[in-house]
Amino acid sequence: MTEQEIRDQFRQAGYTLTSQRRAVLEALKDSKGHPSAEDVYLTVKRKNPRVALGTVYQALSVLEEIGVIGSKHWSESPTRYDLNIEPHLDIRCVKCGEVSEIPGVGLGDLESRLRENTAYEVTNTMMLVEGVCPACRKKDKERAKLL
Amino acid sequence: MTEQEIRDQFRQAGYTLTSQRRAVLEALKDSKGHPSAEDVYLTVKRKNPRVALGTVYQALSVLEEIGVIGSKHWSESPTRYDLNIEPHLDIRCVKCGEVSEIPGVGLGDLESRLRENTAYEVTNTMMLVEGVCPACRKKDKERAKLL
DNA sequence: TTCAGATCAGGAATGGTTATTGATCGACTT
DNA sequence: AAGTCGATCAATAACCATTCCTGATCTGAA
Repeated sequence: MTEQEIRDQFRQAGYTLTSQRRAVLEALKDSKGHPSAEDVYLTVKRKNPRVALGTVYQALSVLEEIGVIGSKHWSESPTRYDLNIEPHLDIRCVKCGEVSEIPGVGLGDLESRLRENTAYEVTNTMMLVEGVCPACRKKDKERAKLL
Repeated sequence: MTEQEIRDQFRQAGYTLTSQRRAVLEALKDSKGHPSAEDVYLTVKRKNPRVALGTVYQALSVLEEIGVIGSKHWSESPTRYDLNIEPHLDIRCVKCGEVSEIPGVGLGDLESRLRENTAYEVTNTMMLVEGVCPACRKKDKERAKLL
């Protein structure tokens, strides 16, 4: 999404693109992962130590509301934010909490099929996957050897 | 799942099927929906007022651990529990919070495809869908008329 | 029955998130 | 440039689902 598109999104929704909101967006771009609000807060704070955690939460919720960012919430861990707003698969390691995308696998026609099979007006779909990341699998194997 | 199967699940995992855990299971059966821990607590309490909310949480987590029940966690609402442990689609109304299943739509080969495309060892997959339920859509329409 | 370990009730504590409040900012007018 | 009004902000308190902790109680094996 270009700078101009983002600016338009803000204007359309009646919000302004303030320096704090821009800083939160920049932090998301820099981390390139799936940071939590806390992670974003720490990144933003490096450049502007006066920012409060609450401000980051507020900025994130505005950014999500106007459709510039997306979020996913696995239980037992804070909500993760993401610049990728397309439906896609994210997997979270149940050992270390790391979140990463699973490339090359789409939801196919799943969304259209479910729209056909429910009387609800579907507004959002999320696929949450949990597993053990390669690094943690390796650790587990090494620990198993010692026993 | 039969009484005997459930009993076996407990024994295999080294847990005992106590009266409280049985009561929690019964409450889940009775509600037939997707109750929260609080809902289960209130149901259980009707028959046994001495049960504490913490006990219900503990029982639910044991039941989930041994694979007798499943759970799903939408952000902005408490975790919902479910006797249906097969992978399936649940939709939550963003207005009233009601959760219901979407029958007739399966995940297809999605799970096998994602296993092929990640180095993680996949342990759990969840599909979370949000929307507006028919009742709330109707309410919205009626309110729109008045304006 | 007795004992050891599992489980329980009750309540305090935790942690992510939201609400509140007074201060500050920023665009627009004069 | 100064004034004005609403939006936004920082800081902190509050919230709420969930977990943790403690001493009491129950359960099942011997």
